Amino acid sequence: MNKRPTINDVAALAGVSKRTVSRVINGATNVGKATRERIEAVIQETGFAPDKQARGLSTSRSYLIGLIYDNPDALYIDQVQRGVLSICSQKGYELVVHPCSYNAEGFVEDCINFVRRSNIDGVIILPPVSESKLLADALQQKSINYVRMASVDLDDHQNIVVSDDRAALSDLARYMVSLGHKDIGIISGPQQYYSSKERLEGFVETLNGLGVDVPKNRVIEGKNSFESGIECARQLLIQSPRVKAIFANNDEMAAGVLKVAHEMGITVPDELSVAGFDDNLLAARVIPALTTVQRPVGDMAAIAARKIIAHIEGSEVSETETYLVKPHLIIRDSIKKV
Amino acid sequence: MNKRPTINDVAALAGVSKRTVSRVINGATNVGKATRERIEAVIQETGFAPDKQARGLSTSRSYLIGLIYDNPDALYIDQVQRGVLSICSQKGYELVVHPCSYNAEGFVEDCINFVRRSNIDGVIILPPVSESKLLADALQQKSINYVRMASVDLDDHQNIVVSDDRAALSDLARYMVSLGHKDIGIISGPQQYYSSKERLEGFVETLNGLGVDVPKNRVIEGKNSFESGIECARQLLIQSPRVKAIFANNDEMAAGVLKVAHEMGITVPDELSVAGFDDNLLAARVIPALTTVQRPVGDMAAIAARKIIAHIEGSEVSETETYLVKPHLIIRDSIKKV
DNA sequence: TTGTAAGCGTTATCAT
DNA sequence: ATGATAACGCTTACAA
Repeated sequence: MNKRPTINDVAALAGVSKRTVSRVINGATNVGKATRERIEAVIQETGFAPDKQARGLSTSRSYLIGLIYDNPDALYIDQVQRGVLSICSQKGYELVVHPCSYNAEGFVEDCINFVRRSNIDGVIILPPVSESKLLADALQQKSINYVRMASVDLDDHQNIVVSDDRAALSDLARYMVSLGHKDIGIISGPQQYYSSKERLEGFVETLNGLGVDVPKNRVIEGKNSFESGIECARQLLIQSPRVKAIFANNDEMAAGVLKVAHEMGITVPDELSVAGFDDNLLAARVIPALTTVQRPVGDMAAIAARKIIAHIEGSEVSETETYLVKPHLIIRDSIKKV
Repeated sequence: MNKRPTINDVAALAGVSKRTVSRVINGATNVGKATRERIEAVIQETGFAPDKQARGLSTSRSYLIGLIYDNPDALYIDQVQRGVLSICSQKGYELVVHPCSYNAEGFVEDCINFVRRSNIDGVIILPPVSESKLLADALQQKSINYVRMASVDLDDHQNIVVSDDRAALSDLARYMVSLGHKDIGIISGPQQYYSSKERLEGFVETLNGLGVDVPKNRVIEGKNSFESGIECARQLLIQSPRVKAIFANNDEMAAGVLKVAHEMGITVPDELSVAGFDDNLLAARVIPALTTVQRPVGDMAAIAARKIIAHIEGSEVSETETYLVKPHLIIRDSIKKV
């Protein structure tokens, strides 16, 4: 099998200098028509394609986009990857994944190294890592392109795509109240995350606005895992009088609530309504199917990809390109009128 | 001071030639102890790391490993990615993901292009794409390194890691029979996939060997989706006399069975036992928790990574390095003695 | 419009 | 044990 042709081969075959070939493959205008056609013919014949590494060494670009995350939610990750790829592969970029440990010792350095080592052209950062000011600052300081996906507006709109979890939870609150719910418990997410706070506040504030009070003992901080959901649900369902509805910060924990309710012989949704967040794989499959909130993850990822590519290529992102998307309610069977 | 140090900087700082630095970073033995230590110190201080593109240009390597798949199971993908990364990042490789459409027109070309475009050093292929002889042949013909993950031994052991689904299902069959089950229905996977066939055959043959017959009408071919599971479960549970147990080719479909059973007022596991395959996110969270089969996906992925790196670096894979792993039964609450 | 030549950051071939 | 120096395949000042 012959070697792959290089720019030199093409130049020789076409009887021109490689500089001219370079002009052609980069679409420069100042090349004679005849010359250009001859070169293009040779390129066709030989099947020449510029070597990305050599090119990158010269231009210090790699055509690689990095994805940084520390998130156990495989379904979320997968959706993001596909969303990003839908854009970047069509623009000639590849996606390099980089799970990391948010809380580990040298996590910022690790991410920086990742970018440096492979000359990654830009990175997309997922929550909760995306909430790290430390990382964002480091990136900025080294002038590395980045776009964050988050639930709070904590960066220049050029560098972020945010989902308005607060608004979505406001919707959920209104929905539940409209069905007559007044006695509502909450299993929140870890409060060190902005996203968890946003959801909690969005929910509670709207509830309050509608005249529904949420006593302190009815809000329990969970850890977003199934097991944590079970634990918190127990704490909540032991209390008497018993709550008539529970909102859990994600579907995993909501599934935990279903589990506990089942154990305790509490029928959902007849005796207890349950709401989740994510529209996870679980949501539709669990019994009863969960009413939950769906973020347009794939769309957000695609927007993030467009932004990062714009940064890389120095093209203007249309200033109005959406940076804010709103999740919406998915109504299934786990909430009932009371 | 924003610039990344190069081998030249290190050489200058250490007062040696770059050739010597190169020797150190590549672990050559013929470097004086004092020199080596001095250089290592400088590398530490400066945080130098060799540029992959430059290195690649020199060695015609990219230090990129590709992951090719067409599999909707996000959890599986995520486990694989992490398993592969656990090995390859520690060896200095990055992971580039490439979901594709197995059944689309130019799928083989698409994969080849993916490899060529970025000089990917080698690819790991996941089921069901890994079953494609077409792709494997093309890769071989272009002498592109690859390793397949599969459920059947359909390639040179150097190029494959297989999970012995057949054996695992044999175990499941024995387990069910030991609990007195004789009246068993099956929702199989698409029979064009080897993996589905293996599972079905492994299950049925062992059942037969134990004197349990599985009439033809009690085997229904599903599509591995939740919805398909629902559909097939209906077909199966309508039949009278009714089966006392169902094995579904994956947890998604098993969850569908639970759904239908619930609708029809059939209690699981009291009136109907259910088994799945995958040990999906769902398995433990569904009610009742599913008895299922767990493949050591992460381990398989790590083995695949080791193999592909060995191919790339031309180092011998210890011929005996495992190529066969055995999934094992996870016993939960969905199968009951009868 | 076209070409010359100097990089980009490595590794590899020889010497010394 | 160490170091010049030439690749690797491309882009890009700077000429012509």
